[in-house]
Amino acid sequence: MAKPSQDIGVVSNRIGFNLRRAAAIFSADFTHAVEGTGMRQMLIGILSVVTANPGVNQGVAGRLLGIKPANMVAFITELIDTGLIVRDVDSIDRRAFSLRVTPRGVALLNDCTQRLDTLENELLAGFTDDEKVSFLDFLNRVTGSVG
Amino acid sequence: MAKPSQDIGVVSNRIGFNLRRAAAIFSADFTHAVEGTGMRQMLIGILSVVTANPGVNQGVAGRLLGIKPANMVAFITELIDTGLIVRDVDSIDRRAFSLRVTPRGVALLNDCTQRLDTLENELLAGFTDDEKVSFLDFLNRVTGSVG
DNA sequence: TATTGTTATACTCTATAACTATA
DNA sequence: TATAGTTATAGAGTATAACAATA
Repeated sequence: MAKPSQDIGVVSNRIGFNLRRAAAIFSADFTHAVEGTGMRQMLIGILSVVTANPGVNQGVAGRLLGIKPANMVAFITELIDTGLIVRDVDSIDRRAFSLRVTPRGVALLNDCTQRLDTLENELLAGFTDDEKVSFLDFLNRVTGSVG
Repeated sequence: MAKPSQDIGVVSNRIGFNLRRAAAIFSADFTHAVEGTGMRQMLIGILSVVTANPGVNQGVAGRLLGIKPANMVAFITELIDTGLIVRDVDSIDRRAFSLRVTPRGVALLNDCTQRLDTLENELLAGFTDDEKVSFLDFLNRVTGSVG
């Protein structure tokens, strides 16, 4: 029996399309990896940026992650409601919010980071360390010009 | 004045997270690039795979693109309703559908392909040809094991 | 019994416009 | 008047379970 066609046509050599596919695969595996933690991809991103920048402004945090202000609201509300971050009114600009991670937030981020380490090692098992560095560099050259 | 922190923390060197970011950037630019055509990313993917494999089975087409059967239905319906593909009952397995692209579908795919060429050239302006080949190879090594 | 495709539905993330309260 | 955050809402893609028709 002939090998079934694996050709997906013109999109097969397009970086944009394959980027989406690869991200979708990571995304599905991410969901399973953090099952039971209540975390989602953008929540982890926010925990990460707030941990790295204590007291960071809400809008700045969103900008660093490519999240629009309108979409930050529900994420931040959820992180506060679950006790993972705290939000304070900025002392010199009362329109702005200053975000800080709680000890529980730090612990959860660490837990998820370990799980995601495992996931990346599995999904990138065929990559050498140098290739992983190049891959990350390529991705950052796409995102770096924006964030 | 000090350079504002650009550090997004532990996720900054994770390929999964940066994959999502890069895909999101491509996705937003994609939307603008094909504005007015009625196309969306997965519709283009389906047009592409059906063009490359005339008469392909609906489920196979979905599998090649990572689209679940349940999610194929609306996509296929839309492509038929807009006259871009046709669907025939498979002559030897009457449960299955055989898909074929119409001339209008071919023309639209070509139009979009050109627009997306331009987009990729812009987004990957800083990449050498060799780097683009490597980038695509990396992505295919993530997706290849699945699709 | 297993498979192809379908329906229904919920979830995650993204986008836009109109709004408030401060600056 | 501009900015920080908000509300409301729509769109795109993905996930699961239960189902009908056919194999």
